[in-house]
Amino acid sequence: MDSPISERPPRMEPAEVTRLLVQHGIAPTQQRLEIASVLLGRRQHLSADELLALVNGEGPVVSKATVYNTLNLFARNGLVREVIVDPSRVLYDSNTSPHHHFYNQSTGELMDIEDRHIAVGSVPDLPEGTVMDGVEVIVRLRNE
Amino acid sequence: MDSPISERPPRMEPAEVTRLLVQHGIAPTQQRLEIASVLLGRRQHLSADELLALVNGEGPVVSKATVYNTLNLFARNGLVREVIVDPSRVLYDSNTSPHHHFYNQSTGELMDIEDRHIAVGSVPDLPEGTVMDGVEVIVRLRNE
DNA sequence: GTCAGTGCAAACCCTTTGCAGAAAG
DNA sequence: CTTTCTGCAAAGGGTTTGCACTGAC
Repeated sequence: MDSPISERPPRMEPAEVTRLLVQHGIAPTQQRLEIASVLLGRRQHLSADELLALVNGEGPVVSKATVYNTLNLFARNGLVREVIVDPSRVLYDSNTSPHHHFYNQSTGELMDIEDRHIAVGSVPDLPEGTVMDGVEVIVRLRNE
Repeated sequence: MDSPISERPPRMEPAEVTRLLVQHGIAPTQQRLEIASVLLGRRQHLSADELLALVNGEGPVVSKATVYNTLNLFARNGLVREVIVDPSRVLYDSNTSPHHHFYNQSTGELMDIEDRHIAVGSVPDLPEGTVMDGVEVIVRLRNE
């Protein structure tokens, strides 16, 4: 790991966060604005616990349960993307546009791969009665 | 789910299991043979708990801790493949040849996609000091 | 006798849940 | 007021760990 999560994190400005929440059908409460403004403050991948620490960096603002509940809500409504590469924790990706990931298994580091850099050709016919929810490519790495 | 995991599962024959274990640098103990013969008995995706139930279907043969330890060992040595698509449980894939997956989020069902059915174009340059460990494509589905 | 492998139960850790209190309109 | 949201602590559940026992050379 290398992100200085103890510093004051960059935040998205309140007006824009509010607009995004409403746009995704989420009532903009105090805690949700805090959580979203930190997570969406830049391109990043954070676990619930890391986000909790960032939001509460300067004193308690949000409880752990609220962070978990809120992240589930955000993911369900498409405001953030869940990335499941490590069974020990779910990461939340502030970038919802189509893209893929490098996952360094030695360090736990997750890096974006832009969609245009990795072509996924034809996907076979889907099983009857199902609809596609997304295609993820994970390139697993380890340190040499 | 739809697999009748309560029935007697198909097994790989002992001689072949032993050969595979040794070939992957794993000492062929009684419990490892049991676990491997069931998991490798056919193309399937099983969680540790499901496998435990299958192996012990006709009386206790292997303990839970041994199943977990053994599956980790098998995965580490490339005898089986870990599939991480659901944060609530790791699945073990008896098919180690290159292929991808449909994951039905409504049912938890995991289906193989043969490698030749899904083309992944060029992967960008890897970060310095890392080597590739595999490329997985996960097509997430849900029921209509 | 030595050392790897196994079993058991407890510990772990992330995540979810139940419920009472707080907040918003 | 009414309803939704939040906080706290406890519960949950898959996985790992500590340690003593077993078993194979």
